[in-house]
Amino acid sequence: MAYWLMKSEPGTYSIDDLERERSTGWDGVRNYQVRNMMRDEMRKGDQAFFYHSSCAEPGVVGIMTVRGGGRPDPAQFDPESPYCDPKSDPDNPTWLLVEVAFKRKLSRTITLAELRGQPGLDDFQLLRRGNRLSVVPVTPAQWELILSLE
DNA sequence: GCCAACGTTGGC
DNA sequence: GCCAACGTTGGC
Repeated sequence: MAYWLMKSEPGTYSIDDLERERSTGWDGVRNYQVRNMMRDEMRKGDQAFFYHSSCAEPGVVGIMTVRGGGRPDPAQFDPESPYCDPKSDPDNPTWLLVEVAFKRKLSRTITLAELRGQPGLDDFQLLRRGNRLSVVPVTPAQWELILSLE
């Protein structure tokens, strides 16, 4: 079982939205590296941190479970969607999503500021300069360390 | 709102 | 294949 961190802007989709819906298709990923990770590495039963980005207090806010591997993201074929991609071939869709389920909210936000400078997180991909991937892998040691801060 | 970092596009 | 221009992400 692998661990992940998945970013979402709370103004677009927050941990409260996921708690209400219990599960969702993690749509809108339009980055090839992330797509390949979803296709090749994310598996049912994996655990993921829910991370709020581009907001007043960026940080880890909850935990979810990966429900299923990549399937085509319907938004790429929806002309009304901001995620529509006219270049994607319906017979061979470019973009995938994974299904995720709500597990729990953290009792508090573990902020980005807190994660920075934390001994043991030197190699955490989220903290690397210029990192913009919306899904990043988390090692078991990093997972435990971050949870211990709660 | 600013800006650094990075990805994508498209001319050549 | 190179690279400049442009778009997006996301912290601050």
